[in-house]
Amino acid sequence: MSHTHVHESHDQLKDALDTLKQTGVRITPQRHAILEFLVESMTHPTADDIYKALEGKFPNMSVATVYNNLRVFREVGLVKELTYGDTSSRFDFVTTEHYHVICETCGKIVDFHYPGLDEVEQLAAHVTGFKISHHRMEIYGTCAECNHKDLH
Amino acid sequence: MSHTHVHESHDQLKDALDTLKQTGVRITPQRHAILEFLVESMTHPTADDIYKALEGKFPNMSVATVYNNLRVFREVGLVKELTYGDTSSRFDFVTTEHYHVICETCGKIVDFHYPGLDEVEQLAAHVTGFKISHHRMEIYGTCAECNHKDLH
DNA sequence: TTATTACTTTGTAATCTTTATAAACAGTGT
DNA sequence: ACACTGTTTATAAAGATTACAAAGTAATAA
Repeated sequence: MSHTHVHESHDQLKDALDTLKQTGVRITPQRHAILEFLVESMTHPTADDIYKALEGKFPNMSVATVYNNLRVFREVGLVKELTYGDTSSRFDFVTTEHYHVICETCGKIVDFHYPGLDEVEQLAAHVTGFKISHHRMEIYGTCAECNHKDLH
Repeated sequence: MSHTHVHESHDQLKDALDTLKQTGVRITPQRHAILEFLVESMTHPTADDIYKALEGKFPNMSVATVYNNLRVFREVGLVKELTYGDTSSRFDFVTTEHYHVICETCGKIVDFHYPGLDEVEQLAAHVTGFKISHHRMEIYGTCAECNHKDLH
């Protein structure tokens, strides 16, 4: 494992903080902690997940702070909001482009890299007359673990 | 325009009612009206849209009835629930497979036919070990009208 | 036909997520 | 120290959806 790989999440956090500085967004302890949690989290947490995860470190933090700062992060492009069928939004620290594969049984979300579907966007533009900016795609199924359990 | 095309939505409704009969779901006046509205609606209405659209015909219908029956329709596969970023779900009568192109300015949703992305599903299955069942994709941009307005 | 049963609708309350608001707080520059 | 601006907190409010109990309606069996 390379040196850069070991320090990957550290660097990602550092880059994110730099972005905030350059954008003129203050780096408060709460913002630092939320960002850190997002970078290190391999899951795709909801606002409430983040709130609960940080209540040890910030017993007085308000849920509104979590929502406010997730909005700030989204606006400067550090974070993507994922809206699936379930009740609450999930938040994904933006690294490289990727899609998500979602287990319909246990809800697990796995990152999935695939070349951008430029052709789809081009055809959509041609057929609909839209100026296309981006697309989203999720792939649904059942993960290996849940498949095993089904067979028991 | 062909004879079949003229009667398309009529046939779709008939087929949907047949599906309900075969599944043993009672066809109540409310269910009939909700289905009819979904089939004929070119938009992708929210539960509240449906509720409002039918309150002339059913002044006493409860909003719970709309939700209940949309769930029933979803369970028998007649309707798809679309969860975008906005607050409420939209409901789409299931016909042929298609994707949606969404205007980020005015919210308009346009159907978009494209061959299924089987290759993506196959690669996802291979890489993640999931058993894939389906995928969803939305394409975002601005529609021709909104582009014009921007230039005024 | 009547009685029984199961399903459906209605009306309302409750829940849950997210946003709005106002007051307290903190950092920065003069 | 003072004023200014942005941030957090606490709480209320909004909006979508679900839960629940009572009343209504259709299907079935006796």
